[in-house]
Amino acid sequence: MPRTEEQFHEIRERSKTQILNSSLKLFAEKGFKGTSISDIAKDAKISKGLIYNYFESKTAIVEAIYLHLLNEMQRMMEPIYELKDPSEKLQRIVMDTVKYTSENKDYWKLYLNFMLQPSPVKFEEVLNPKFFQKFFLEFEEIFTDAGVKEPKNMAYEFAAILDGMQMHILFMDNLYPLKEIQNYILNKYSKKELKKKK
Amino acid sequence: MPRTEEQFHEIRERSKTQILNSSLKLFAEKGFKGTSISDIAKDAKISKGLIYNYFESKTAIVEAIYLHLLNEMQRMMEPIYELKDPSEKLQRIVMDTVKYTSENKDYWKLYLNFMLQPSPVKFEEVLNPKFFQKFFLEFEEIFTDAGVKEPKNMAYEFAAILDGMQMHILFMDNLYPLKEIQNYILNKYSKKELKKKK
Amino acid sequence: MPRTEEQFHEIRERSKTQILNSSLKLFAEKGFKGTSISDIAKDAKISKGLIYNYFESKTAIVEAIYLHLLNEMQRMMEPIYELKDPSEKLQRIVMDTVKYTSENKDYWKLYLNFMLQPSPVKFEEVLNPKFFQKFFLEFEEIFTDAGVKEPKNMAYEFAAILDGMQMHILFMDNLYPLKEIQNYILNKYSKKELKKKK
Amino acid sequence: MPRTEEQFHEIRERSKTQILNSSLKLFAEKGFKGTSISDIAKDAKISKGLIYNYFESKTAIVEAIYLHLLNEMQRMMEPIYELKDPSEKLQRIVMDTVKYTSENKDYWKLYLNFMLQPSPVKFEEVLNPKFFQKFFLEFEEIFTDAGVKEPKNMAYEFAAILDGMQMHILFMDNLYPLKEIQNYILNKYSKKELKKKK
DNA sequence: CATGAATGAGGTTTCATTCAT
DNA sequence: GATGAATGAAACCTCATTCAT
Repeated sequence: MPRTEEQFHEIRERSKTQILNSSLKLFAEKGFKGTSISDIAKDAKISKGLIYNYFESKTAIVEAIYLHLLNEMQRMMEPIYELKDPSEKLQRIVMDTVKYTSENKDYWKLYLNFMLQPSPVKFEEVLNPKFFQKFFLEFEEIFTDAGVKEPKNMAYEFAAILDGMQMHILFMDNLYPLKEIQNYILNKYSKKELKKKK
Repeated sequence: MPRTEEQFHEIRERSKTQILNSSLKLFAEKGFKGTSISDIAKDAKISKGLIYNYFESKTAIVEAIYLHLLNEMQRMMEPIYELKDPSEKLQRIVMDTVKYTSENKDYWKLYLNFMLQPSPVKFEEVLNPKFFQKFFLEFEEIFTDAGVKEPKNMAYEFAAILDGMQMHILFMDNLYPLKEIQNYILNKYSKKELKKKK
Repeated sequence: MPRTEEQFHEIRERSKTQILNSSLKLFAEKGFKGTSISDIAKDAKISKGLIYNYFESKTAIVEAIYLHLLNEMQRMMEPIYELKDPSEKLQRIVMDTVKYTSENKDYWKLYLNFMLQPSPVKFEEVLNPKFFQKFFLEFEEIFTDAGVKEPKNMAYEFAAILDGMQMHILFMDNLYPLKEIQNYILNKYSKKELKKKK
Repeated sequence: MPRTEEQFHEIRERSKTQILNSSLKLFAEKGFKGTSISDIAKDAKISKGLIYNYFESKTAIVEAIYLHLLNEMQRMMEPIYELKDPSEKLQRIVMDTVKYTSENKDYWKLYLNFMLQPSPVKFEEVLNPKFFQKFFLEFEEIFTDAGVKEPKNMAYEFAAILDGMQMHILFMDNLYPLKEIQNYILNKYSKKELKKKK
């Protein structure tokens, strides 16, 4: 008697997740090219062949991870758009970034990898200079809303701080004084401090 | 007519430099694993075999580049130590970083690569969390010298801004408003502004 | 309600036939090696696993088809032996060959495949030079019966025409002027024409 | 001191030929899919890797062989166009076909393979029904020139005899009474015999 | 010093076959 | 009887490295 549709679905999901988890970890650690299908299979405790039951190719795996990552970024940003107060928005972005980065280091390492090398082609549509600019423009709007004197410059500074912190969190691991720095930055973008920049 | 010692030496240096230049460019573009010896030979317009006359292995090439990079960083930092005024020091670091990054994008992309992946092993002695911490401590000293209230936090913020800017310069290429942002940051660490933080 | 023996038998036969049909089609189209068990399962709208319920291996499938093919050839030839008149025999062979070929192109393509490559070993006992020779000898006998001057040569010519036509029917598909050529050839082996060769 | 351009060229040609020879033999014997790169390397007494120094892929090898084959066919047909007398033309075609087939069995086996399966795609432009029709039309013209009664039918018969003989030569190897049959067929298309068909 | 042909280990991918359900 | 997930051997292909010249 064959398994039910449902049982098969569950098995498939479990294996797929297992493959994605191992891949994410290894890609983040050793890069896309530095990770072999064998490595993934070993880590996921399955056979090499099975991977191709779930993904068309090694590239397809990294694409799946990448899409997931973009979705997550989207989901992270959404609640922020609903906030009204500029200061709150900025602080929330800082908090989310710190939280997200420290909780998903592998994802972000992979993200950096994606930006550094156009290996699995396809991504350029998103990970390109224009994509960044859009972010900067959104930040600039927030600072404009806040009525500060140099919204554009502050936006770029803000973005630099965010990305710089991310890097430090990724590379320094537990040595990074996360809470302390976060609080310092949060204060920097508090209503009180923003007012001084008007 | 046999060539003189000197001529040999010159040829050697020229070829070696050519190999290093091509390697740097390609590693930065496609990563270490993504670049083949063939690629390098083609770009350097020499034969594959010749590369092994100058370098023991592909790894040896990347190590040479890496050491060169570290030296450059050292050389960049040296004149800074001779400066006395904290503000001048910080401003000089900012200027040098911007200058250096925008003029040597390939180096810095490769540097990021090194940090992201421990491919050609050996580097861990330098590119590790402790290495970063040392930088942060040096920055902290400068801010302490400047007599600001929260030297540690400001040091981390400073480092974040530097690294964040670097990333943006690397990834946004000509779209990045280099001068504008640099000036803004320079002003942020001017004597006048620093005084406000005391 | 348990199925009756008969029902089981029927199911078995139906599935088996389905597998054989799909296999024949695909083997003819893409060759034995070029057809995967997956392909067959998909075409037969059953699961890969089920195929192994009916056949021990991929090779066993092709063997089954092959045996079926030989039987058909046999069955096709039998009524011919009962004919007495040489001309009638030859004409009947021509007609049957044309009919059979155009109605079972897949079988004949596969047959050619078998001859071209000894992939699934076993067949050599039949599809070998000697096997052909036997055919030629039988043809020669017919021509001898007909009393023609060069029975052996005519037998070889006859065989060549048959096999050549087969190839053309297979490869030219509907572009081949089947009826026209058949009539021409039939006339060539009519009593009247054969008499001229005496 | 490196080898001269010329030396390299010679080495390359030798290896390439070696690979093509082995490939042709094996493809003819076991089919394209049935022959592995390992098989070819072993037969050519070189390493697997080297094959890719000369051909981009397994498919590229078969394409090279195929193009060579088409060229040869072309070259074989050319001198025939210069003959004026229809009988001479037909006889020459018969002789060339027999000669060419028996001397290059592997090529023709492969050719049949190509027609049977569209494996390495690309070829359809040539090996298709229309391609055959063109041949038939050319034959028809010759028979029309000869002034026979049914030029089209005779053209198709002629083509069938040619292809049928080819098959028999290929499959019966030395058992085939080559000379005998050839002479019989040659006589069939002699001026004297053709005259009878007017 | 310089060349590129040649090797072979290892990477990606395919697929016949097995097996738990 | 039936399913498709899972395996692993073997296929195609890449590439760092060696070597004869």
